Amino acid sequence: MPELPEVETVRRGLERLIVNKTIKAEEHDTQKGFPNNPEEVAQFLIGATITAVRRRAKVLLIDLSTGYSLLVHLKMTGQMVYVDDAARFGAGHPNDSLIHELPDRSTRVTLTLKEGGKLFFNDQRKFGWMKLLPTELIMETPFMQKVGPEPLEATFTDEVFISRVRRRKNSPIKAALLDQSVLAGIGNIYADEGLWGAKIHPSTLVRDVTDKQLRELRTELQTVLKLAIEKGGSTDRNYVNAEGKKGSYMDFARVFRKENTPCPRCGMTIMKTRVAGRGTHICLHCQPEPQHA
DNA sequence: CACTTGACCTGTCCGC
DNA sequence: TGCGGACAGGTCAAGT
Repeated sequence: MPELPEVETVRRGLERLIVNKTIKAEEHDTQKGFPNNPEEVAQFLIGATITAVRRRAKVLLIDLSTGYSLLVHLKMTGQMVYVDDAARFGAGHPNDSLIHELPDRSTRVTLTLKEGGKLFFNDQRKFGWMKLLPTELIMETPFMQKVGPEPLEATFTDEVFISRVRRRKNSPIKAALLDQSVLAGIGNIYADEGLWGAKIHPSTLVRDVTDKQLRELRTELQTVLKLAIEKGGSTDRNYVNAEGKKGSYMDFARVFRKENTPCPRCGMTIMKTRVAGRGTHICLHCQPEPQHA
């Protein structure tokens, strides 16, 4: 669920809440993957000041004064939540919050800050990970080597999008959008939303999608990603921002999780099906089924 | 090389 | 009520 808008929302929250603060202590459970090297944690994490919080694709990059960075991937159910020492979840905004008390049983890593407050990495399904890495080596990791362009940067032009998507000519267009080496940050929610916006059936093979449709799709993806960031992301089940609060994009979603409701464009009932191994939401009137797929 | 499928996990929901 | 199975969906390894 955390896709580009959710990770970007967390990034913005963390930037506001933890930059210039110093990590005093670290605790973790026995989850594989962290700490990757306890000696590095002692030397380069404990006592480090957080200098910046960046994002590339769906990965958070928390830069430290020691020349190391903490990389975090939330995968499906990961959360990065900052709590100050006086926080009481749900107080005043009971509908905003999914979290009542931290740590809870999904907490994997807890960072205590010298200035007060704690940062929790929670992950119910344990697919997510946290890694400590020298900052200068981030871009040499296999994922960073292969990941595609950021869809909201000015360099992400129609030409760039079309040429990269065309590498997957025999794939359904939805599979191509989910491929992080084609472009960064799209997941199941925004793939469905963008394809509905561009009126393309998700099963259509890339070779059967016209350049004109791909130009519309690029525009739709950018529009929906920007709107989702503005709404603080989508909370389907687990996602919360850096303050433990839900995002509201699901209130604006046109097809995702809207099966059996009317299409906001034509009124036909939205269907749920399966494409590229994923639950997929479509309006068959707006997104006619391709002939050969 | 292009493409698809299964594995990794846990919690929830649905049918019997 | 209990229980098995499907499902949720990001990424990588292994398979065709």
